[in-house]
Amino acid sequence: MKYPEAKSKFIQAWGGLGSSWGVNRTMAQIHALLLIATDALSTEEIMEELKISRGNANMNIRALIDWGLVEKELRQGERKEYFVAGKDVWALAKQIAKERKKRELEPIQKVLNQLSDVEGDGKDLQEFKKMTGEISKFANEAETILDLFSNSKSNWLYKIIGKIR
Amino acid sequence: MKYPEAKSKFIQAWGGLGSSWGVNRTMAQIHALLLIATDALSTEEIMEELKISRGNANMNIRALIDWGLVEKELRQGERKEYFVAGKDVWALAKQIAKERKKRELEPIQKVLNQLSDVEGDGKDLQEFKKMTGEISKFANEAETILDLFSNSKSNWLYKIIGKIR
DNA sequence: TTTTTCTTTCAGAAATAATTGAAATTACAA
DNA sequence: TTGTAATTTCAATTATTTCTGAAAGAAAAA
Repeated sequence: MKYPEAKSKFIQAWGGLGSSWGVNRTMAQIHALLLIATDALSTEEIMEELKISRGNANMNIRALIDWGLVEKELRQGERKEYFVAGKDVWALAKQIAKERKKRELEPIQKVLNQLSDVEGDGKDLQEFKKMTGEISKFANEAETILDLFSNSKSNWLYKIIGKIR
Repeated sequence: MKYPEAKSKFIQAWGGLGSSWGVNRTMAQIHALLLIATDALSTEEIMEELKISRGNANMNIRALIDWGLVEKELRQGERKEYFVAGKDVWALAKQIAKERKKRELEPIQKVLNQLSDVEGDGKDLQEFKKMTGEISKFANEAETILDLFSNSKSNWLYKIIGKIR
């Protein structure tokens, strides 16, 4: 396989992964492009490579910055902004874990906490309390693990594998 | 808060979580409903509770069965099918991890493997190989962890927490 | 058989989400 | 300041996903 084909496949695959993760396709594709770029890219270059509009490029670059996956790079004497993605895969995974925790785990925990003071009794309510209680417990455990992961060094995985199995 | 309100909140929240996980809202809502149900529910009952059409209910119940999250329950002398969700939260998490691994991690690993035999040289290609190689390595590590998790007992989490920190 | 009851399918409709492109805004340089 | 090169915003459009409802299919009962 030649480079341009490989590049395109990688970008497409990363985009696909994005959509099954609730991240929009273009956002993931821009990220993919920046991951394999040797230098920072401008909005223009991103638009050109992915054949997308300025508005779309801008929105999704901002979203990537919001997620902490991409950074602006300003150049001496240049007005234009350039963008780079962090190249450390481990750090990337941690960052994603951190953001998803904030965006997904925390909201459900909040709801579960509200639900804990439901009043009354009856079979249905018993089951409801039991189930939401268990989910809540699980969510707290998951939170602990995610925090551990987010604050870990990149050899965490090896340590665990070694110790657990 | 009274039970009907709490129930509704729980179903809505679970539905919302679903969509940020790439699972459609209705599918997650049906799952939520079954999680807190004291008995198996029929398609009719699910339609009624969630105010959805027969087609929608049927499709999403099938999808839940496909994911291994819900099972059919047949009753002696009854033609109708009833549905139940597994109530073990830990088992649920493991099942989801297993399915997502199959649906998401494995496809990207496949692509990464194809990409590994890209030919040629040059700076761009060097960077490309380096990056895809690292992602590939990470994906393999993630796979190991997920397998460990999927085959684990429910006290896995505690063990890890105890050992690592 | 035929009828009845339930399940499945699927084309079209509706709802959501993403994208465009042009105008508005910003901010630097002259 | 003013002009210019860039970024940001957003209403309108386009694409995608989900949902509906009716029809077809299946399987037990009459």
